[in-house]
Amino acid sequence: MASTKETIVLLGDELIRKKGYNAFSYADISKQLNVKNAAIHYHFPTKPDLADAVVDFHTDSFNRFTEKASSRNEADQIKMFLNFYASIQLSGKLCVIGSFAGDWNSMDNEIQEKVTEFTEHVLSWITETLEKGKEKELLSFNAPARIEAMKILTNMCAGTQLARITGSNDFTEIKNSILHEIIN
Amino acid sequence: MASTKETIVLLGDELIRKKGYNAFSYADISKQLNVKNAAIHYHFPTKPDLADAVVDFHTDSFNRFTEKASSRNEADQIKMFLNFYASIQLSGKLCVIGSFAGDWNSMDNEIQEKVTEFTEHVLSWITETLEKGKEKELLSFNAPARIEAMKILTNMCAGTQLARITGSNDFTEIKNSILHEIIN
DNA sequence: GTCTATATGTTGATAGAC
DNA sequence: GTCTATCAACATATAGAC
Repeated sequence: MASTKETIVLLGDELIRKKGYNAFSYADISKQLNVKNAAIHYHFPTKPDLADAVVDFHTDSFNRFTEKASSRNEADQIKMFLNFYASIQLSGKLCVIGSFAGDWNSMDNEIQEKVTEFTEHVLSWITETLEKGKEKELLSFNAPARIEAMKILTNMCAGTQLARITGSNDFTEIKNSILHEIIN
Repeated sequence: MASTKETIVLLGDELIRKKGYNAFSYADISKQLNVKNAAIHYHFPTKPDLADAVVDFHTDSFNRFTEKASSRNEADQIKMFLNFYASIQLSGKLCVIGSFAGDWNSMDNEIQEKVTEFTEHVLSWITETLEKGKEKELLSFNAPARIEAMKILTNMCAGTQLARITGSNDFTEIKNSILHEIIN
């Protein structure tokens, strides 16, 4: 059973990634909880406080994901990562990274640093997974692993954005093409 | 000499791609022109009207770009396209497509359709340029041209976003890696 | 500890002055 | 034709009630 505070983080996350940080207000959350908007300020005094908690939530989620994926081989792990983005796309959200990047100049330094740390964390995981997969000859790619990781991440990140514009099918094609090119 | 109306479009475009559609206000523009915010409403009655004009501006710009690039071979044209994104990145902006995608659910149907049209237009140009370049054996890639085009576009689009978070150098590495992989 | 009533500023937009 | 004075709605946030 999620606490009110946890529910607010989940709703805030959904709003940030569906509407954008600047487009949502505390009223959007308070209406869903049948309280006044000021009640949200009790749990998260300022909007940046909530954004902060949302980034923490994603850090925890990603750690749970990598933990869960760690029992599989590297090709499967990359596949799981891309499928995770497919579920983001289907739910009409963007990934945190792309969402915060768009509103980057509205974010204070503390959140920027937290998002940077999260992004480097994700990039490191992809990079290491690609490297191990290449060693085991499960994966193939020409660029240095970190650059390949950035290309995959930007494909996924902007893939969910492009899908809003040109349709869900385009995301699927990008995803399948990546898998086809790197999995032996 | 740009008219006031043209200047407003340029300032609006810069604000949309630097701060985001929902983060900027008419006051941001009016301050720079030393008028009251309501003066902007004379030229563009509503914010969507301005967004509309910004998309038109980009359609015209892109058409000028392809016209100018058409005298070069296909490898050079792709290089010019990626360099165009490099200049966006250096100026601290995002591309229109990624910027509007983030605020997609705040846009009305008319603008969404215009952005969709613009995006398909850009994708078509990349696709055709890739196809011609492959025929002439100037370019190499395995995926169908439109999918390769989407991968390049998403690399560039989210590359400018990633660069805000992890630094300008990462964009350059993505760009160089793409060119290295597709240019013979 | 959790919420509501309330304040203060900013937003997009209208009506009307020059 | 171009702009300013002004407004109603909404934003974030504080002080204080229960």
